[in-house]
Amino acid sequence: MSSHRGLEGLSIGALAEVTQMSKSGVFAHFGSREELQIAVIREYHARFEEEVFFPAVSQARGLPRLRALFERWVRRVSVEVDSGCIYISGAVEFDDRPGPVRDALASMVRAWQSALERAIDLSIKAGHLRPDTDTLQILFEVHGLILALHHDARFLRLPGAVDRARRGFERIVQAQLLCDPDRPAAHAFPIPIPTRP
Amino acid sequence: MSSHRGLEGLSIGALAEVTQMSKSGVFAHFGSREELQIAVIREYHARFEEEVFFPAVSQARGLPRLRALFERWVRRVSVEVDSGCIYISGAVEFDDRPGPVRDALASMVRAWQSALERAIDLSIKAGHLRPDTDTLQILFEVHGLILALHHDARFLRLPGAVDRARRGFERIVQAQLLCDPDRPAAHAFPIPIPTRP
DNA sequence: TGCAAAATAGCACGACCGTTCGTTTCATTC
DNA sequence: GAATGAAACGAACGGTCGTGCTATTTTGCA
Repeated sequence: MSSHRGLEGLSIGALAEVTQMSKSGVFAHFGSREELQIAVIREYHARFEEEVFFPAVSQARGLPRLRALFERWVRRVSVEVDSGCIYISGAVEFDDRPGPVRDALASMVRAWQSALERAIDLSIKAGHLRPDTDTLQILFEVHGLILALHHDARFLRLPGAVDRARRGFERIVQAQLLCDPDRPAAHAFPIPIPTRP
Repeated sequence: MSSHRGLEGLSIGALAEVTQMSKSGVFAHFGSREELQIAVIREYHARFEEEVFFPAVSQARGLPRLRALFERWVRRVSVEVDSGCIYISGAVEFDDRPGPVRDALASMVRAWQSALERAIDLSIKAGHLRPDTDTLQILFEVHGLILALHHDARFLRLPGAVDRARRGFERIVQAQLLCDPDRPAAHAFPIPIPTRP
């Protein structure tokens, strides 16, 4: 709602106008502009967890969960074509501006990346992906797909960017595929962690 | 130089201070802030062409040229770890702000993407990449690698992001490889365009 | 050398910003 | 019913911003 022009574009005056409050009233709620920005980041993080992370972890460990995480992530970013993702816009705005806002943003981005890292690792441990898979490399490339989606859909307004992101993801997964849990086959390696607990 | 805080952070007053001029002096040079921003974008575009595009087109058509384009692009973005790429920061800043600045930015980004598109197409025509290669899909994924590099190196300050981008590129190319001009082999398909004219 | 034109300086204006401070409102509690 | 404390308000401050004006300086050319 208030990330329409990035975190820096968020002004106390504008927020007061939207909420039908006085500027000082809004200010008293947060104590400073920085605190307001951090509060917005926290709120965004909570919603992101609720819409992307939590629903996806109900999926079976391994590839199904990883696919669910990516699919919900894609949907969130493509829905945000008209609202903005502050993980992405914030990263660009604060990449050369140290301080508490940047720290808060970075720690939440890192938390999300760790969650993805775990999901990829579990896909390897579950025998869905090849054991020699470079987890962080996959994470890097998948993240790139999301960033390209954000760029093409939001800035260039290109249609079909969502499908391009999905196809990119499948190509990455396909290259590391050992066995596809969606199309069950004989396992070439033992599976130390049961896929359906 | 002046993209230290994005295009929006570029102020006439600050620019006047840097150039040891009066505010109205620099203002008269451009006529408006928007014109200043557009001028900066044009200057950046010219440098980008000079550092990335022109040196790369001296390479042989096909994969060598494509590799050179990507490698120089990577170097530019990783060098910009301390200066900022306004193609990327501008895209985020202006993705929901229509106007002449956004138009100028978008047209130059599109020009660069078209150049890459041609390079990929030539790699297909030269018989280096498989004929059924989806050019725009490759473009999308390669662009994602650059964006992820920019994010990880600049915002998260992760070491090794450059290598991750390079490895991602090689993985994309490898998957579409028909013959590698760097390691000459028998051609499975005729090559309509000579690689060394 | 002189003169027109371009470049730059100086200054003021209005808008918006975050922030501070004193006051008012109002529900809760004794 | 009075006291208390939090919440919201309204006005003001100092600051920066872009943008007009009008002088003044510098420059290039006849």
